Amino acid sequence: MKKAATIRDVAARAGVSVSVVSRVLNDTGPVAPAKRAQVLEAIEELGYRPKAAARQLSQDRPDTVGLLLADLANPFFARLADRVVAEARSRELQVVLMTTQEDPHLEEQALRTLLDRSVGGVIGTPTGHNVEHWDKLANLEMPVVFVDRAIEGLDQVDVVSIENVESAATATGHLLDRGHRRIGFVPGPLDTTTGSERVRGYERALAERGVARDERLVRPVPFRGESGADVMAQMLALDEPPTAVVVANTAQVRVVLRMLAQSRVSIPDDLSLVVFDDNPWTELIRPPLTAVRQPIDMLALHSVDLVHARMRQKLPPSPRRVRVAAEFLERSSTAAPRTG
Amino acid sequence: MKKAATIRDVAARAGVSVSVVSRVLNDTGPVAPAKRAQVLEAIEELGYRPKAAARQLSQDRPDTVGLLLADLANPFFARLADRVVAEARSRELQVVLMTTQEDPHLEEQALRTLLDRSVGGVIGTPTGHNVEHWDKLANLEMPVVFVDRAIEGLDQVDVVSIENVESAATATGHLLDRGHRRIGFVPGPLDTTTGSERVRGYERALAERGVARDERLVRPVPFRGESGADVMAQMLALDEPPTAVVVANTAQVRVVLRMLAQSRVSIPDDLSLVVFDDNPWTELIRPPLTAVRQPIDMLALHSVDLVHARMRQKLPPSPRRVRVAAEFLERSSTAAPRTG
DNA sequence: ATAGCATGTGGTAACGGTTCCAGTTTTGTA
DNA sequence: TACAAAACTGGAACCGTTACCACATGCTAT
Repeated sequence: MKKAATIRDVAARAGVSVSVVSRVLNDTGPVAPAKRAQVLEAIEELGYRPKAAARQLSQDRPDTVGLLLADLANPFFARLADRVVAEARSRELQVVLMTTQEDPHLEEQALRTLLDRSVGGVIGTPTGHNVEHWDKLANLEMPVVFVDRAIEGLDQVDVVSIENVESAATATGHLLDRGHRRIGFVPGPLDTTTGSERVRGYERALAERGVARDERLVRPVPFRGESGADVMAQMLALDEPPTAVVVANTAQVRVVLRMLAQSRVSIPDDLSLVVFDDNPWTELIRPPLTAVRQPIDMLALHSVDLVHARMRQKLPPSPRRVRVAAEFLERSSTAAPRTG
Repeated sequence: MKKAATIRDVAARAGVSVSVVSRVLNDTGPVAPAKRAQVLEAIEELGYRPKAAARQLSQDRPDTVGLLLADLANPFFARLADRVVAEARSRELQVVLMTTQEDPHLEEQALRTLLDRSVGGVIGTPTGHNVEHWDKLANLEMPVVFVDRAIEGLDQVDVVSIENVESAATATGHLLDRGHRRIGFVPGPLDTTTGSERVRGYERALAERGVARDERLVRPVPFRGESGADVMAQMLALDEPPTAVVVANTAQVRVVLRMLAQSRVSIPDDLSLVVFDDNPWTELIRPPLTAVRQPIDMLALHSVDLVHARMRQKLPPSPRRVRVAAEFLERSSTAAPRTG
């Protein structure tokens, strides 16, 4: 790279000291109008841009946040990233992006990198492992915000998520109200909050209607891989198979749909289906899917807000839990169970 | 943030000079085994991590690349980002992510930020505008790689893309071979290479079979917005409407599909359809779509390879153009035209 | 023995900004 | 007209690294 102009070059050209240039740049302290004009002109002529690294070194206020997501190939995280980047821009924050691919080892590696304080805060979707590493980060007083999911046993970190219990209860209730009694539930791993909380919502809905719970109908599966298909197959092979299923594991929705299509299970005739997370393709599928829509823009907004505020120490130290409501969208993949 | 240990703290604790610590860290220059061990121990005990900004300031070799994408809500770019991040990690590069939302103004803003040399190179999908800003970047000798699309009149930058002409010709030829004579073509803007090159491929296929070209059947639309739907409606309203359409504008595929569904156009009975870019949802749609699949992992691999090599000046200055072949996937959205 | 050379080691000047502080000018007011 | 207050300015220390250089050693080859 060509050697670019430095602040000293600008100062020399404008016939002032570097202090003046710096003050013009950051609008800190007074500068005579005439000199300001000269400085501005010099900056323009030289095409000068302050070097981010140098600035970050001297003032201890990084303008960068780390975004550690599970998997960008999943539209949910992709759209989340999109919104986070947009929100960050409006606050003049840079986003450095990393992905875990749901792999604790990759996550650890990423967390290690984050530790070099190249970022002033982190927004992330934890895999569920590496508790001690997240903890180390938080103990360095680096602002950490979990979005969508969280992990237990980690105080000090803020959490932004949807109302998982509520949403799962609504989805389950919707099916119960239509007469379903055997309802399958496929959440993510139970050591993530999205997994355990949604199961709680499912169970609450059942309890409220006095419907008995069947262990075999609740089948947590990892986000990664194809186990959603196996689990569906197992449930459908039961003596008394479910007449409806809630896929509360965003990453497995596609897998489940493909498996059902291949098995020629007709929706909603053979099976009613509610899925977690709506994405633009959901409505193009036949039949259009009844879904819980997560307000991604709100998740992004609050996450960025929180790290940003923490980075400027504008918040009391006690951790925040922001929960936003999700929207239930009834489409055509749910119906009353087939009688007989 | 808590004040973290510096290299001097480590040096003091290990009873050596900072030079030794630095040498241990970067494996530059000799260090006695005993001292190396002490240093390593001190680093461990203090949880020391070298500060990225300081490192970047002294040695002029940033370990960060900028990734400037159009729109992460588009699965194509999302998956591209996913692969780029993965490739970058294996080369120990950080990725800072920005999006243009196809808006030249946002792009300009992003380019301005990039000029502060916080990154050592850029991988991007240009909107088609801001030629002079891209140029300024390249003139700073910052490595720039365009991926997927490029813009004309910009030498000095590397380009990684699929074989656009070939792919469009194949898609068009496939339809011609099935007997279609009036084939609609919906590319992106003609000032991007994806737009103009794919039109060339379309025209070549027509010419090769001696089929006349009809202006009204080639309808470029912006990536952003919903104009894909309008344009489809216009074509279908022609006296002699097309019997097949190639949607060569990845971002508009969804819009077109929704419009066709709403208009109750039956595929492939009323209209055959080939779309550019395959994504995991394409096969879940009824009918499964015939598509041109872009080898996203290859695009990512070569892009990262190129910036990385350029950052280390491992490449002759002349710009490279890497073109990878795309795969044509015949599914069920194409058939012979209805006779009569 | 002694020059020559690899191997280790520590001191210190960059890198390019910001910020504090002490001086100098301008302005305002009695 | 005098003098304090306010506005402005530049020098220099500092942020945390790396890289260059000078200097010790211990060893080998003449």
